[in-house]
Amino acid sequence: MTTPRTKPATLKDVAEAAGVSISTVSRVFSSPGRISPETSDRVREVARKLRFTPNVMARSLITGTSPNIGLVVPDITNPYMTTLLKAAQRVSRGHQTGIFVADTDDDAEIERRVCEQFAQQSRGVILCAPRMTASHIREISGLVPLVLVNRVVEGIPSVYTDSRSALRELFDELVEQGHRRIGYLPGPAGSWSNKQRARTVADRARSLEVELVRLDPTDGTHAAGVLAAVQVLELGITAVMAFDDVLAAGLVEGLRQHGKSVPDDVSVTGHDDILSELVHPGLTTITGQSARVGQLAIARLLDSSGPDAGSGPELGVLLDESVGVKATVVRRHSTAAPRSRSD
Amino acid sequence: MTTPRTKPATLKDVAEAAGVSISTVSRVFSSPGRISPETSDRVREVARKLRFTPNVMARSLITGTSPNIGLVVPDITNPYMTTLLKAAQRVSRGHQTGIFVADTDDDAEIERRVCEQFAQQSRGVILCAPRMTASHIREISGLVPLVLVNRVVEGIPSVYTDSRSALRELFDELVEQGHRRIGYLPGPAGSWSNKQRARTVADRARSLEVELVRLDPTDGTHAAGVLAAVQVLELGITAVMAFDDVLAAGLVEGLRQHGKSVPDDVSVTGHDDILSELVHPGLTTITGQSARVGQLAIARLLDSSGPDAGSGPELGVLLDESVGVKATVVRRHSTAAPRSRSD
DNA sequence: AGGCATGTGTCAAAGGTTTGCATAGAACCG
DNA sequence: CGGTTCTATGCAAACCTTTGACACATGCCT
Repeated sequence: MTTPRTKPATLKDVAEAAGVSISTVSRVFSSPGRISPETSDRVREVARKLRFTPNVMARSLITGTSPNIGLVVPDITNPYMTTLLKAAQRVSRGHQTGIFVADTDDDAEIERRVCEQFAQQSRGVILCAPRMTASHIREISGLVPLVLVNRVVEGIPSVYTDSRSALRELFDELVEQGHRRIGYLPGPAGSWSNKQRARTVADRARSLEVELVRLDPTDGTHAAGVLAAVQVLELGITAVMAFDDVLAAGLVEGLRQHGKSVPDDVSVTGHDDILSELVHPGLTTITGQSARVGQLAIARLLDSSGPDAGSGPELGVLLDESVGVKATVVRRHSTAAPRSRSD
Repeated sequence: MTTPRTKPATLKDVAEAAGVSISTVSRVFSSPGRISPETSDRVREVARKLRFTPNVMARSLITGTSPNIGLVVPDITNPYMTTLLKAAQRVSRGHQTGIFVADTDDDAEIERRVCEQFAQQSRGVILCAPRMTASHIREISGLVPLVLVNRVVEGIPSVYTDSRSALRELFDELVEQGHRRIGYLPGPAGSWSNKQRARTVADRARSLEVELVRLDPTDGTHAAGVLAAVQVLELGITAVMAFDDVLAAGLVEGLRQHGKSVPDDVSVTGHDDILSELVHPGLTTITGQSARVGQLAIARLLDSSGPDAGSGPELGVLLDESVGVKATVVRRHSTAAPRSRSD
């Protein structure tokens, strides 16, 4: 009925077949150089023939460390996360490192549970938990090495996309185009990123003495973006910077439903550069750098707990520092000068 | 510098603190009922206080089975896969089951390597490998219980979305609207799903005596969809059914670049219902049922290797059978009657 | 009172690996 | 040639848990 499964070969099997002791075989794989080349070759040959691969569980049990790492995200459905995952995947491949993925449905309790579960079976976890309290995060960091994504908390290493300068640049461009009443469409309330972006834009508006209106908070969904259209129109805003592309796309759709067009009637910008090809007109946005973030995050984890940990910072950063990846603006077709009043 | 990590408590610690033997503590957790309620309570209390959780590695080592399962997909970036993953996640949560995810970049060699890696550390893997040869798949199934997704190979359990009747229905609707020259825009060449869909549509066209033109093969990307537009226009096709939504969205964009509009100039349909909210006009498509597929796949894995395996089929299906979940068509705004010739 | 079923707990082996220590032989030096 | 050092390998403990076999106590039946 079900396919028969044969037991995999163990060190012992290989040792017997090769006429050496178990420890010798073990050393052939784990501390090469201690074994003479001839023995080593013979053992490898036998091992290959027997299709031997070291038992990960047993190894982890004794070394007290697992080859795997965990990735905890609020919503795996978000393209930002999948490209991050994909990038992480690529670097992990060379390291025999498996990646646990947990989607927490944006629930802080689940976040905690999952982290604890992963702590045991991973040598580290990449945690993207925009809502969890900092003290919870610290607590978890006592269980397992952590790298935070898109959030910084004192004393814990993190990687985030730093879009502050890009946001300012984009804001300035809108102003240059003639917009004097610009909206910020917020993302999820508890989100660290949202706070950052909102503050950056607000600061810029203040120093340029341009009016910034902060639209009602949203949950970051496409639907929320659609809904936001009415507020934008009511308030007579001519350009809005959305928390991210999903929201921006929703807003574009919402405006269309009210017979308004982008960018002729109102300009819209996004963030993360994730829906670039899909929405029309092409969204002017800011690169999310999620691939780079994923790559850095896993690299830090891998070599902070790797075989040569302690030999100094390899990424050119202190190990508990937070590193920001600079984002840039990508210009497409969703912004333009505001319609003149007389139109 | 880095956060200090304290060793987690073991059975032994709990046993000593509670004044019982190790085995007693073990049984409190693994075979309840063998231990008297009083002892059990006391032990649990102590365990809680010590923050004890059984060491997964040690447990797996001795039981010869892991709590985790693996998910292997060609491209985690595809929304079909992420919703599948999300659904699987939800059911796994109740089972303390971690999910390994591997993105294989559509590379058969990586698929194989990753499966072998997961085999050791998982109690089963959900394999979505549209390109791998059937014999490779069989081989892997000798290493670890498998559930195939969107592909069926004799003797191996699988779950797939069955859109044959929906495809026929959709095709019929196009014909009713007056289309007489309909195109099929193929997905990745090696893909099992692509073959199924192409054949279903071709069969229907034959029996309805309507002309079906099979467009050039694509790699399934958005860009390929954009490119396909020229062929569609050259051949004077009035409606095209695309392999999936990504391709369909690309095609819509491509047509727009040639000044043609959907559905006025040509009708376009997709598959998977994944980009519904994002493209304009809303895509008429077929539900992918990825969530349901994910849910079923993991459920089969979980209870085929679960504690009560062998107590009979729990899902109402034989354990090595393949189960299809019926897809339905969702009508939006990307199809219409063809322009009459005289326009 | 002796025998027995039942309920509760302990002992020790097993699972596959890593690794500190011991050993044995070889090579080297004086 | 005796002694020292070095290299290659083996032995056995340890990691933490599960589990079959067994021991002990209790209470019941005859």
